[in-house]
Amino acid sequence: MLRAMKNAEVAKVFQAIADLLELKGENPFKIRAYQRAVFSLEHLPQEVAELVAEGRLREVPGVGEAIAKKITEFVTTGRLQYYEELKAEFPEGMSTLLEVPGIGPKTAMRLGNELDIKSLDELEEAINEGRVAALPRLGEKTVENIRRHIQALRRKDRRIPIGEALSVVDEIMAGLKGVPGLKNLTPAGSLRRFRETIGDIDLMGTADDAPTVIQAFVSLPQVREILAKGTTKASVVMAGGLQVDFRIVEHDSFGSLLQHFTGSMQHNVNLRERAHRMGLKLSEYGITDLATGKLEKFTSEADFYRRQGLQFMPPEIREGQQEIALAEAGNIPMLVELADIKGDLHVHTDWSDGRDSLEAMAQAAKAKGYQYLAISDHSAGRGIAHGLDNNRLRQQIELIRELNQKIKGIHIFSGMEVDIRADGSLDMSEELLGELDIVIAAVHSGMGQSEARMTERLIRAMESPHVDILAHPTCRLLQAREPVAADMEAVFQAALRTNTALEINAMPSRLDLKDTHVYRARELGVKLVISTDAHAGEHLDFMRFGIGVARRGWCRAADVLNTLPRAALAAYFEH
DNA sequence: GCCGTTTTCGGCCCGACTGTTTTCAGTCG
Repeated sequence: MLRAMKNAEVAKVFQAIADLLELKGENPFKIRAYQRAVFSLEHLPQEVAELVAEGRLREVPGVGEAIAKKITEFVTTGRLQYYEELKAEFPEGMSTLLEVPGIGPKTAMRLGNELDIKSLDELEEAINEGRVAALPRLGEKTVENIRRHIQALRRKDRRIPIGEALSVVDEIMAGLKGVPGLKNLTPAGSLRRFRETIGDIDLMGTADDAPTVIQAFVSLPQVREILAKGTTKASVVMAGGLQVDFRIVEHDSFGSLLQHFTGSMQHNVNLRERAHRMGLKLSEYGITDLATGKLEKFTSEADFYRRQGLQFMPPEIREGQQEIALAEAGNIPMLVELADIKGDLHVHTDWSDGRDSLEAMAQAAKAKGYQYLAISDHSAGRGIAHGLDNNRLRQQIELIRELNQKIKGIHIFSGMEVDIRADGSLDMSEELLGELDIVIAAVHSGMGQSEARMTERLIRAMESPHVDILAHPTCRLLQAREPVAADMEAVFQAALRTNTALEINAMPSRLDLKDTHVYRARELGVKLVISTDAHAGEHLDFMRFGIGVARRGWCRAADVLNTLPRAALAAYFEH
């Protein structure tokens, strides 16, 4: 039996096909069709192999008869004849030239055909020998840009976690404060849509005198390099290596600019195709009636959508999947918000590896206006600093009882983040777990287990009568540690069967479950919690990241247990 | 190659910036 093909693997092959078709100079709409399919594959909440098995491929937007057939062939046989043949038409590695910003299909083909270049190393060599600049229509400046971009690629300036991006944005926005005439300064793009990693920052605003504002932007002290600068937009590279795109329009086009610049690209394409059928043309400036040529401007995004007969769609769900059809029918759900959260269910104290005292954490939670807080220090399991053994856990339960008498305005639940051992058993006696209000189970070691073993391990832990929540289910660390191998569909089914909630861990380095998992789990009816895993009082602020992930998974407040008031939550966890 | 308020063919989002051009192709988002 063939190893189950991962969505990312399938997406990669179809992206490669799109690249090769570009080199070939194929019909641009055919290329876009492949790119659209790639986009869908990357956003699929379920494994594509399952859809193939269930014969449901055609339900995926952008997947028609031909691509469905190719996906099926690739997933079931591990090979794709069409791709092999296409690949054979070009020298190996030539499509890697497309990775260099500024090199598109036309330039890549010329470099390949006229100079026999098929790798970045060969390209750099040819540049140094002056062979590239000697080609017609490739002057000194173009060549210098290409050289710089090759070096940037080598430095691996890549996507950064959203937590880091937000702090960069705050700094830039502070720098632009007080620029005369600049209004509505807003981050847009993937940052506003709350994607877990950010490739570049999109920032926008409105002004009467755009060129002056653009000049102020490129003059910021953190700007390392100006990639492009016009009268209404500019692109720069910041000191940290992050690219920032900046765009200005007039005040009364704010709504349409925000919509345009928030994307996603696929959402905008879908929206514009639809508008076209209605005799309208959309742009960042507003909506043009194709019959009269008259431009209508919008200061609010909601009005911009309303003019098209569409309900407002929160940025987090604008990924070009089903949202426009649902907005048309008025069926966009009210998504969970930060204000819905009534408490945090996963925090650590100085009893284990946290920094602050139990009382300090309780006060920090109270200051956030929470009704409750669950203390969940580590168990004494292997490799965890200062984990609690039976005795210390008993002492902590007692202390929490006392604190609940002393501190008014917030209730503290006794809990524990108990370690799931390699075989799925729990690192704490059943008896003591039974005394806790809330039991969280999590894997902290043996993450290299096979998919079958890891899946069994997680399921066994959830089958324990005491476990209420499975924390950071895939154990990934963004850009640092791959998720464990586990059959997530089986994990979701087990969570449903055992009535175990799954955690959306809001630590910016984790975000685990991730958006597509949340989408699928919620669709199946699995209950979720959003927790910060705080190891210090200020970490309670991470909640906003978990909210972002939950919204990307289309969660309403009712899907998230810690939106329940205290009594209802306590009742829920009692059985 | 996909898709349907233009529905099984004939369309397919839209605009900004750069470089090397003297009117625009290529690239990007």
